[in-house]
Amino acid sequence: MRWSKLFIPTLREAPADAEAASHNLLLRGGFMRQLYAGHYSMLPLGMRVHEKIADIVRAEVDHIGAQEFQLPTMHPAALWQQSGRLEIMGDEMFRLADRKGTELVLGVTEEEVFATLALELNSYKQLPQIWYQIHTKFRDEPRPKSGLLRVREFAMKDSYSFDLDEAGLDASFDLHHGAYVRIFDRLSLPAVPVEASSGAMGGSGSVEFMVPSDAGEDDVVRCTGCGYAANIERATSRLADIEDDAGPDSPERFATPDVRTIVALEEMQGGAPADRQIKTMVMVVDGEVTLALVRGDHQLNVQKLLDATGAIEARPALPEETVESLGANPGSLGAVGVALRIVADHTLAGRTSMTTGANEDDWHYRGVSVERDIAVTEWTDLREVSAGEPCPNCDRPLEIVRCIEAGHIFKLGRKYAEALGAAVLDPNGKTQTPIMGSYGIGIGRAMAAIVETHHDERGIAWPVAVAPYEAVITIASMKDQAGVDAAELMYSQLRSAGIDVVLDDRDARAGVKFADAELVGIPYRITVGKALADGEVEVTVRATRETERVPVGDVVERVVGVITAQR
RNA sequence: CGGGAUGUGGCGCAGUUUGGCAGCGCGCUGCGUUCGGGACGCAGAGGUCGGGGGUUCAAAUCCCCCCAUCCCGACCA
Repeated sequence: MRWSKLFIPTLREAPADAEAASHNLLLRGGFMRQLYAGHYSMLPLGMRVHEKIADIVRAEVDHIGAQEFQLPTMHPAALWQQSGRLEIMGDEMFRLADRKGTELVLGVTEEEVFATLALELNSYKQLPQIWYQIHTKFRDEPRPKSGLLRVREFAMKDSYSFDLDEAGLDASFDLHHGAYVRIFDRLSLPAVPVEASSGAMGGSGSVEFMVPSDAGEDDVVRCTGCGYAANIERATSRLADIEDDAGPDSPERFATPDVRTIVALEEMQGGAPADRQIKTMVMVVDGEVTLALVRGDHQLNVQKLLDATGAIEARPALPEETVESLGANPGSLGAVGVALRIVADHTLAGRTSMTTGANEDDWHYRGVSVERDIAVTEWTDLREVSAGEPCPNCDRPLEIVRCIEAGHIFKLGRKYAEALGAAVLDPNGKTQTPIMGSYGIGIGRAMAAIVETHHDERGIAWPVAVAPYEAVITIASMKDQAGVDAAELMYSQLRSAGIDVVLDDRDARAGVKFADAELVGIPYRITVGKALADGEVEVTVRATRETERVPVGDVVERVVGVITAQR
């Protein structure tokens, strides 16, 4: 293509709203434009990158035997009713009605629709199946942000596996794990597979592929020594045991005037260090007032509470709900003698001589033996790991890294197949519900993640595999007829060799063309200009900005060589 | 949903405090000069000042209501 004919509306100044590097540069480089919050138009340049990413994803899932479909994005609400997810997804789903009044939803994912198609599977001999599509998904995000990183309408590759049993699911899952590693490698994304929560989707064996980046929204706990890595919603650490004295035979009530915080209780005469306190969080879990207990120096992770209880929603109780259920205000709360549902963190198990609120303002208990004095309903992992704590595997310090979630694979189980009535006969002639896995990669998010990890102050530096054009031939001056002729010849030779090449034939100053090529991020630039007097052109590598003079006669072969090696 | 900020030409902004011709830079069009790192001169085009209501002789500016966008938090397969 000739740059003079392309629609590449680059901006010299960044739109004021773009904070994340990928947001800023994709706008400035003329890859996309916002239509409104969370909805972006892909311009020709953006479309090319998007398609290249999708093609890589497609090739790798095809390689593991997946079959491509294209499903509707608009679904009857009744289908989501049937799986029970209409309520679970709640406000996250866009809903509409047709002229007849039939309720419709815009697809958030496609488990239901694929499971419906799976009704036509009837024998174990047809399994396993891996089905996928690359298509638009809709989510009514409360807060779209950071350009393509968090949007309300986006293309995603979602695949689903159907197997007869767990062993089959493990195999399908492992196939995807391998495919994802290859995909992110080809995309030049340094994605780390981490243990994750499977969230509202249900299921187990959840692995997220995380790309370290400040623009991300997830925290990953990673060991500096061994390979341990987990989402903070899931991560654990090994903590030193604490020696308790036995304490009194029963809790001792004592006055704590104006003490409302862990710190205040630590500092108070007769108080207790934070790790000898029980922090009592009053939460409303799916409508039920529930106490979540963690050690005084620990933080509650709400997702862990959700995972432990299997609940859909958990929120801190309102002040009036707290007073109503416990009779005191935050700062004096405790679980001693309380009959509510009580979920406690493992670190409290067996602890004695602890201090906690007495459910009366300005009073606390000391000498609390957790298992003797508190009717814990469930013991589980609730606390959030902090940086520097010892790795659960090797004891070396953990670090917390901000990441973009680029992919997520997990074992779904039989929930959807069962809800929709999918079944096959096994070798014994018995009816079995197939077991599903679910695997997603957001295409636009991957595109943004690549920019986040491949840019500098001048613009984007695309990896060859996803670059909108692999090479640009920059004609320094359109008045230089010899230069124009040489560039035209190279252009047609590179095109014949199958290179995605763009000829910058605009009647603009060289500086403008250089700046645009660097902003847009084309990996190789061939400059035809003053070196032509010596029978040479310059080849500049965008990522390193290294320039080399190459004889005109050699440049095509040279460039074809380096580019094909990197595809 | 809570907190903060912002809405003025395609983009970036000033003007709002103290009401009085709607401006600047970039970009865009034409002509000329220039031509390897976002040139220069001259001449132009382009704006319901987010929307509605109110106050006033007069509103981008003051008052009321609404909307939108961005940031932080909550939330988020």
